[in-house]
Amino acid sequence: MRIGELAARAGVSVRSLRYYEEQGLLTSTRSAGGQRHYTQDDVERVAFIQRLYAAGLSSRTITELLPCLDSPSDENSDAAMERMAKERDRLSTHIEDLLRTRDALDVLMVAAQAHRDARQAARPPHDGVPVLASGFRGR
Amino acid sequence: MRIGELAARAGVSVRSLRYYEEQGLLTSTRSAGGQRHYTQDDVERVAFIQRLYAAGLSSRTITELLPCLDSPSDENSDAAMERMAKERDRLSTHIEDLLRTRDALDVLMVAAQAHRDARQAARPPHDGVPVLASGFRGR
DNA sequence: CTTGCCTCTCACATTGATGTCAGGTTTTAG
DNA sequence: CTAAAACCTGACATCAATGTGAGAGGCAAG
Repeated sequence: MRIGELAARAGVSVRSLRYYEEQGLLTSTRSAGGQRHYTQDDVERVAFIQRLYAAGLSSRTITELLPCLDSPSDENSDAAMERMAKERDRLSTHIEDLLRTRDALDVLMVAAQAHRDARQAARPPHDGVPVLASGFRGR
Repeated sequence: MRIGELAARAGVSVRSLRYYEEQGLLTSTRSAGGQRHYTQDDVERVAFIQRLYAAGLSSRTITELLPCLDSPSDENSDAAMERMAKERDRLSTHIEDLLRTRDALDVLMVAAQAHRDARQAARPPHDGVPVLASGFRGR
């Protein structure tokens, strides 16, 4: 398939695909006229790349990881293992952080909802105590 | 305290603090000479801002949220509630996504480890089947 | 008062992924 | 064969948060 179709299937812009290739994340065979051709597997690969991007891995990091996945017998697999472990840890930490943030957001929403209810009970407006200073304990 | 101290306490650059103020996320009183002064609470506030940033909220979004937290009696609290709920959902989705990505990474690591073990068992090198195509089923 | 450190504003640079535009070529449908 | 649609390369634009540097001024200790 050509680049437009891959883009459509993977839900990515054509521009991005060319960028991935430029970064060494994706390869293509070229037609006689120079147009890129891809296989079905590339759809999956692009999806995976997107996933890693979403996980906060940089293009640079992904570049170091993917070659190992293509041919796991490379000598660099040791380094890649290490890097994968490191990224996994980073990801776990990040997830923890997001969970805590979501909790904090929940606290704020409960507080806001409480205020809403209070207001609905015909209290005078602008009686508010700031939510942040009292409700949130950092880190 | 002055800006340098706040920066140090919150673990943020001075530049960022000025940027937060520019974006309306943070306010300061000014000394006669024009220097910014902050209170203890601002340390906490900055930590919270950082947390929201880490959760992927844009400066724009945070700007819309924080005023509601400062004085929860504002009329905009309805809109803010809605936005908070929306961001909470987005955050949840994102967390789900990261968890799945971490799982995928685990799969890859297991595969890589298996290959490592196989190699250690004195197999010839470069026998590798690509991990990605076989092991990963997208989305 | 002077020295040194901190702060001020303004402005331009950077980074990463992507958008967009221009000018030209390939492929495909009619 | 021709026109439309898709593609090519290359370059410049964008966005958000932050870095960085210049030139000037505030503030506290000696």
